Amino acid sequence: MPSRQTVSSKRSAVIKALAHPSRLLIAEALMGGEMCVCDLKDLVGADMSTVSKHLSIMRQAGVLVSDKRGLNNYYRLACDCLGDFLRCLDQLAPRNVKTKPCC
Amino acid sequence: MPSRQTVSSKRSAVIKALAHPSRLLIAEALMGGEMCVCDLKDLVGADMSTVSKHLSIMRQAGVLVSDKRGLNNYYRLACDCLGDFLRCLDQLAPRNVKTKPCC
DNA sequence: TGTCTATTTGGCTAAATAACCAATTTGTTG
DNA sequence: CAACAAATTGGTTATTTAGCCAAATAGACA
Repeated sequence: MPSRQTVSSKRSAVIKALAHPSRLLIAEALMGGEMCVCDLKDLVGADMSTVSKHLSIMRQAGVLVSDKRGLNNYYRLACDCLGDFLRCLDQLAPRNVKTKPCC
Repeated sequence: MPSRQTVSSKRSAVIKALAHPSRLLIAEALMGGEMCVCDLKDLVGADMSTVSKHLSIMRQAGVLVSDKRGLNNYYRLACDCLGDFLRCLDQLAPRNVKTKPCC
């Protein structure tokens, strides 16, 4: 069984993979179904190589899976629990005052 | 109402606040109840100033709330949906092979 | 008030991350 | 096989982030 340390760093990698705005945008887009890299490039608006590296990070963390069909590489979410996750996030409003929890 | 852009960057900030191993460790520890900075310093094993900066990031992102009682500053989770969140993460096993979703 | 304790803030350096361009890989199709 | 398309990888530079030390705050209490 995995040690606490292993589990913790695994979790960190997954969160890190979602922490970049472009990567989060990609994850949100993929909630609607799989997309190929060139479509994601248009969505993000960055160089394809940049997008490819983002996708690589997300795939290595286990957030995405991909398969190649024809000329294109299609990516999709590895798990559909992401939706709940994002809804959870939205309950946390950013605040710099002390005290007063959100929920 | 907030724009898509605003919501997206807000989410990013929250995720970023949890993406660092020490900060995730802190969040996990606080699931068991509030703790003061000095206890968290022992937990993380870093300089108190470092821990304080981590806490500041998490508080600004809305993940934590704090209040001072006596000499100590106590921190706790702003929301208890974090538990579900972490359980969700654990479903995502890191893999570098292509295809084969986890769930 | 002066001192002690807990915490935060400022400043600096080292390390990690992101972005682009160029070059390479992999598979397609004429 | 040659030319092409989609995507990845390598290399470089700029930006961001993390960590420590030292200094500053804020409150408790003798």
